[in-house]
Amino acid sequence: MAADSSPRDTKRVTITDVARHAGVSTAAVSKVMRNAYGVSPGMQERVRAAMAELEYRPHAAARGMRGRTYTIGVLLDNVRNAFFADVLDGIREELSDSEYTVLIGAAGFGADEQSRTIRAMVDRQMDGLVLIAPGTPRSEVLSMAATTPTVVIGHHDSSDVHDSVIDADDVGAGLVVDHLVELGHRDIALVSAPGSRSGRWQRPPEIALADGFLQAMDRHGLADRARVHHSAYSDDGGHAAGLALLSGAQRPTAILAGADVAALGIYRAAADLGLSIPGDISLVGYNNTAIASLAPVQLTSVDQAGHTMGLAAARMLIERVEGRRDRAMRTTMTPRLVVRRSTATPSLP
Amino acid sequence: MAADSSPRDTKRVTITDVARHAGVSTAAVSKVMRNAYGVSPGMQERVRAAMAELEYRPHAAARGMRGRTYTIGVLLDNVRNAFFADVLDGIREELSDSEYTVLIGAAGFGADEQSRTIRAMVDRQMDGLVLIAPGTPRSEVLSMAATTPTVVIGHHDSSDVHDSVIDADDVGAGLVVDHLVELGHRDIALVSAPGSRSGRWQRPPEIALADGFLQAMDRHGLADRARVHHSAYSDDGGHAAGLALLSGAQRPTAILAGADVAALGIYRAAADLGLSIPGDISLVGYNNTAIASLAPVQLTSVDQAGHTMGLAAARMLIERVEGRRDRAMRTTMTPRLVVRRSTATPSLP
DNA sequence: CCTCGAATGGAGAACGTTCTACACGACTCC
DNA sequence: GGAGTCGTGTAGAACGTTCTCCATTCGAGG
Repeated sequence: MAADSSPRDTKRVTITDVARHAGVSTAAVSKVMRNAYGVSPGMQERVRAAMAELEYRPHAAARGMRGRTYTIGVLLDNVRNAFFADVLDGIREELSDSEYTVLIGAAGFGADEQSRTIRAMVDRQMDGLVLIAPGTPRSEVLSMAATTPTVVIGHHDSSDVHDSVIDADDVGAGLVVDHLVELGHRDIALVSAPGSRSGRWQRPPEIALADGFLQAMDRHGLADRARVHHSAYSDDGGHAAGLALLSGAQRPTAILAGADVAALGIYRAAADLGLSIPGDISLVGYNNTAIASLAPVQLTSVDQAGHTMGLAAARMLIERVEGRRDRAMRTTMTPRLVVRRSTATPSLP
Repeated sequence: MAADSSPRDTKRVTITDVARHAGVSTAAVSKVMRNAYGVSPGMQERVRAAMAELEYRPHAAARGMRGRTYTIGVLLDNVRNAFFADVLDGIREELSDSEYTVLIGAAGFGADEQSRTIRAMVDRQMDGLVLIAPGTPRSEVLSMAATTPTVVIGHHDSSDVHDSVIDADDVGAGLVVDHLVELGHRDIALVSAPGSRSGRWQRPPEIALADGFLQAMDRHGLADRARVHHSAYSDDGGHAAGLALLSGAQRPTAILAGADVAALGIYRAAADLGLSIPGDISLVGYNNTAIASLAPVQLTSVDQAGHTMGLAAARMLIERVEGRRDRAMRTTMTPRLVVRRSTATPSLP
């Protein structure tokens, strides 16, 4: 009955069609597309006209078999962290008027799932990868990076096989501690991601942050009052951490959360316990995402310049993809403290 | 000097390697992979063993030239809308133990950019597409859907070429109006997206919402007191709308915002004008995103079950991709009102 | 004129899959 | 014992590009 049972059978315009229409060879068309050497202006024009007329679009899968696919893959664990959105915007901006398309793999927090996603990207012959704080074993990232140009964002471990973009998280932690101490706080807690040095990453961002926090506390002679609580960087994770810290015996007067999302969870926990912010507790986030500046929240936070990190990552990646650089490099961003209304002088006991 | 100048030259394991290693033909290996008909158990085993031993991973680009790529593309305008994250989670969950990989294209709000991203996905031979409230012209979506199985989320326009998943936005608006009227409100305003019926979509979600709102007001005999204000679904958009509505002459006592993000902007505007919520103004959001339940906010909102929408969309899409269904269908979700602390009896004048 | 080199265009072999068509043997059925 | 059928495996042609050679033309230099 249905003549067109499968929707797939509408034919695509191929390079052969363009070639025939322009009266040239497919090789010539290919050259024009890649603006390779050895094409006369006349041929350029004819071929371009034919492409336009037929609405030709190159078949990316076929390209993938030989050359580039003009696809950049970005791996992130979840889409809810607004910091990643900033990074993503930076990447997109840098690539917006290039031929590259950005595709995102949101792999979840599991290392296996992330590995699977990275492999999926490599198998799809993506030209380059941006991995945002990957949870996969380091060895796996290194072996993938040996094959596909890769930029790792977040992890402080450097390598000669992939490029890196990192934030000076230790400095960031220092800024926060200085600010809080200046306000008069002594009992300061850090809520950071579990941060097992798993998969043989030596310095994931949460470890760098924790180290910086402890050093700064030490610098102020408060090493023995520093506390670190581990929890996932999510709303629920922050909530649980908040409940644990704020209902415990030695209640801190200020908390630094390693991510704004987690800070909001702590905010919620404080409310649950009838504690006001910043009246009873000072709260600081990390990443300075859009939520931090939101009206009812007004969270003091550390700005990591996610947008700029994205720009840098994309630029570095394309250099590698196009073979303009063959040595690994790293870019380090300097964090900045943005003081809002969630921090204040501690209430007297 | 550097012997391995290009990182690309490490050879991949191909189907041919597997075939040779197992002492069979490539065709046989291919059959085993796709568990096609006509393979003896013995062959199965030998081939699988060889694949495992060589750590074979199929080359997706090559697959794309003939059969499936086992890739599902999801288009969304921006990654910051938490509702999309819910949908995405649903899609991922449904596909988590299938062979399909989900790749996301975050295209921004521009129609052109979205079109480009959709085309990029089709060109990469993705097996199926999920488009979340696309801003591209309807005709373009239809022509792409003729070629690649597609599920459109959000737009109420139905079509016999793509499947749809929608929320009964009119019902949702009704729930809100009923709730507010019951509390004693009469002057209720809706803030919804510009909702030009652009690109020939007849019923994008914002239009459905506005229609439902007006009908519900009419049902309560309040048609002449209903007001609709248009603004972008963003924090700033909501802020502007809030200022306009709340500082104007006929101030409404309650506002329904078409998205939680916009509701937060209105929250901010109210604060700027010294109005308290819910003391002076009742405020309702839409989508019931995580921010709505946030401690300092406690926004009454309409839950759209994004997660379930994602599940449904993925399931429908795979049915189509695998050819188990050849007729378009649509799934409609029922919204649910979640009452929190941003709505109350109106203050007496 | 002849030779050489540069500039331009084309032939055709990859690339790694899928899938149609067919070969072959072993059964079953009259 | 011949004809059909079934089950299992393979050969080999696509698929749409890229890219390495090679052929041709044209001009300049001798």
